[in-house]
Amino acid sequence: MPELPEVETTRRGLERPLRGRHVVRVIVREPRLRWRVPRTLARELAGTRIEAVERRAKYLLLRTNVGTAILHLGMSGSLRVIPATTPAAKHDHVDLVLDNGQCLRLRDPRRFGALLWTRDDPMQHALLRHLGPEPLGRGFHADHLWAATRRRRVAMRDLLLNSRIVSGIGNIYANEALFLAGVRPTRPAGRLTRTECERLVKSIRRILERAIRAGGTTLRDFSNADGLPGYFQQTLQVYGRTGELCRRCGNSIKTARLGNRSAFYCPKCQS
DNA sequence: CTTTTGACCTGACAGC
DNA sequence: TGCTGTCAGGTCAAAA
Repeated sequence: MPELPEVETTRRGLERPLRGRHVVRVIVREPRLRWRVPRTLARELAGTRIEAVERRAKYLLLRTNVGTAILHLGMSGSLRVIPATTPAAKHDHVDLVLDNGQCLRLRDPRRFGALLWTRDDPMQHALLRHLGPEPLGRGFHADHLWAATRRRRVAMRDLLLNSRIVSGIGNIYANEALFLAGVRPTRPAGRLTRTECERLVKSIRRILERAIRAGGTTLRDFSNADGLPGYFQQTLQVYGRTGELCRRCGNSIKTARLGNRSAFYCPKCQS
């Protein structure tokens, strides 16, 4: 589910209820996520004070006075702050109980998410160390994309999903940004022109900013920290619209199978 | 090195 | 009402 805009929406919703709060207790009902929740996490996190809620790519970082909890929502994860007395439903795997009677609850039916703990600089953690620039940050620009695409045969859609080149973009926004830039998802990366790289950088920024403003995209089960859906799905131009009409030219939206995942495009608007 | 494939999971949905 | 097959927002590790 969650790509950068959904994770950022979650982060913004968590900041107020979490910052400055103490974690009094940690309940791990199901430790088997993408990686096993460390046995030490409950003990180390209990008693800490949450100083900041940050995001890097699709990771959420809960910075405490002692260390940092690294969270990933995988495909189906969501986080909510609710009264600690709320009965846990199926797939509610972890609670961080706070000092005000509330708790941060992690739900993740598919268990592709992660909850890890480090006392060191989280940016040096093995999962974060090799991440490419933030697409909304200064490190992401046309020069970077140009250099990263040279001599590469991968389809442009797949290059945008490569978190070492640019982080935080998933299948929805890769497809949407490529539509906006007029580039087919199947186009070999090395065949992009300099101008197209410039257009694509702008398109990626625009799409992500719009999606954040809309509170993210809810296709089936994304909800923000207040349990509410996003509404960017109403704005989608190509993703999931196979057979429907292009909002720009009226042509029929097509699907391409790239690897195991669908790519969507308008054959007239994108080349 | 680059690129592809399989793996990890549950749930929703279509079709029989 | 089953049952089976397909698909889903991620991404790592291993194979080619």
